[in-house]
Amino acid sequence: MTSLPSVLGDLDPTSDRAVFRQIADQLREAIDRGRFKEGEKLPSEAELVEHYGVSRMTVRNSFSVLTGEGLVHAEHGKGVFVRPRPPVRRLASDRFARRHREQGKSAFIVEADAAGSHPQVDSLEVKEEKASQDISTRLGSVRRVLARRRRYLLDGKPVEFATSYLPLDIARGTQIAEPNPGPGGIYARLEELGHHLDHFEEEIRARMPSPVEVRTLQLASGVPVIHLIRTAYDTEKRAVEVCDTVMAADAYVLSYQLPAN
Amino acid sequence: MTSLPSVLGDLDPTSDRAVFRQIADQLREAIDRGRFKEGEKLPSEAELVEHYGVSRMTVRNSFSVLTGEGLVHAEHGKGVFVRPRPPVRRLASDRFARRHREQGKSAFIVEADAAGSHPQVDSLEVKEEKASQDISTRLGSVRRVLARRRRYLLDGKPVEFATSYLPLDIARGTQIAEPNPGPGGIYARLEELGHHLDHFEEEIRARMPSPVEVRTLQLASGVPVIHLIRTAYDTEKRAVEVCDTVMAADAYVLSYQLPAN
DNA sequence: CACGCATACTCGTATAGACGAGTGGGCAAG
DNA sequence: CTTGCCCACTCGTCTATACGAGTATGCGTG
Repeated sequence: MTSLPSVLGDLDPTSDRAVFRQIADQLREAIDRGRFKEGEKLPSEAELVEHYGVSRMTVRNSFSVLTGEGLVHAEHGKGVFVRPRPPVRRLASDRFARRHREQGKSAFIVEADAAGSHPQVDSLEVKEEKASQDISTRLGSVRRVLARRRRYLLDGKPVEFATSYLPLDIARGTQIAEPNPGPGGIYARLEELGHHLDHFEEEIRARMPSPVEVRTLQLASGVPVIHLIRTAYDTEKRAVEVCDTVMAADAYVLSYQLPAN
Repeated sequence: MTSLPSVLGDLDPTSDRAVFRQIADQLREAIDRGRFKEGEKLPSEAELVEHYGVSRMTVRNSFSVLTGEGLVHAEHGKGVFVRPRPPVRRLASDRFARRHREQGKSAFIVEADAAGSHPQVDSLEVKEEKASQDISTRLGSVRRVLARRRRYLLDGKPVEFATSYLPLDIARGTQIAEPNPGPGGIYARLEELGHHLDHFEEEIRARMPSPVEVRTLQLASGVPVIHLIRTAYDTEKRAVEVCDTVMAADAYVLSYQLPAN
């Protein structure tokens, strides 16, 4: 019944490459060649134990290599599967341009609808709090800030967690301090309040998620996060908002246009 | 002699959280609190086995969790250490602006010198080859391209691996096809050849590295890569170069300026 | 003093076994 | 036929043991 040999080959006992690495290599190659497709189940631990004649821990060790690479994921009671790639969301550099801010819906909703996905925003929290050292520096030495936290989901799967920070003297008592900031989002409100936006600055990092981020974004292991910190400046060169965003890296492509001069 | 208890605490046998996770949690917290500092050695496996009264595999399992998070790394024969963060290289969005292209040295060299690091560029390969599907699409359906591959190192540590692709009708027979493209790099050459640059488009992804990338960039496990694909357009709207760059994510912060309108 | 080796300590790899817990299919009872 | 349970199969966790290989230290020999 086992057609594994046709896909997987044998171990090389003369190789100094560790057995679990050889197994991982063979599985990886089989996946790369499409012998196992996205979402498909790999041979079970028991089958591989039998096929290679090694102990179960050695097979599990191979799986843990592939899991760390983000290639596969295990499901308790079911098996180990080739990790499917989620639909990717493209973030264009003009996504905050004034011309996109006309209609009522947020960019996230509009975009998702267009892509045929079901968008959702939750875990709203809006409150005043002490600014962290970093946020304080970016906003120009403010002590306390208004923090707006929200999580974005596509088809029920969380993809992004964002917090906006605004100086109290700008945001307090305005619609920005309300759970729903109204059409066009807080940038529209800022402009109505006389803070004409001049430009944004975005800082991008990538790293492995903290345990909290793994939980919040329901990340499979082997999936990094993109950490984006955007600062909005008004025409007076004042930083009027800092937005701290953590995204599931496998769900995003960021895109920027740069002038050549 | 062990002062571990003062740092690490005990296990909670009533908890349904797996033992190796509890141990990982305690170590992570100790690191976060600075009880173990950057580059410092954690207790050895044997010490933790003794302290917690568990088997060695359980301790190793904890370490593998932290390793996957990029928090620690093991050195054979020495111990497990808190992973030091390398000096970060900031890439500003105007790094390819014409005004930075005047002097002879490349941006990478200038920048590194300024930061007091020792820069180095190696594994140069310049050759004509068949364009991949993706590159062909980006360059506007070309069949073959000139590929320029190089690796960038800071203080001996590789941080970035980049390949530039150019259409043959532009690059063949010019200095661009030489190992050393001359002062100002290939963008200066392109402009001299009459391809006046208009703008760049950059696409950014983050993911776990492939085994090849792990080797090329000497990546510790738990370090993702930033994958940046830049396309250069001339004033005729023609794509004249595609640069595919893979960076060690822990060594980079990308920074972009976006207009608000 | 300098060199080399023995040794103890480190992590790396691998085996064998045990029990637990989630999943799904088949079978038996109603 | 439907319901519910049992069982087989899956991965998760943990123990105990063994040997290998890289590193550092110190001691003894030359």
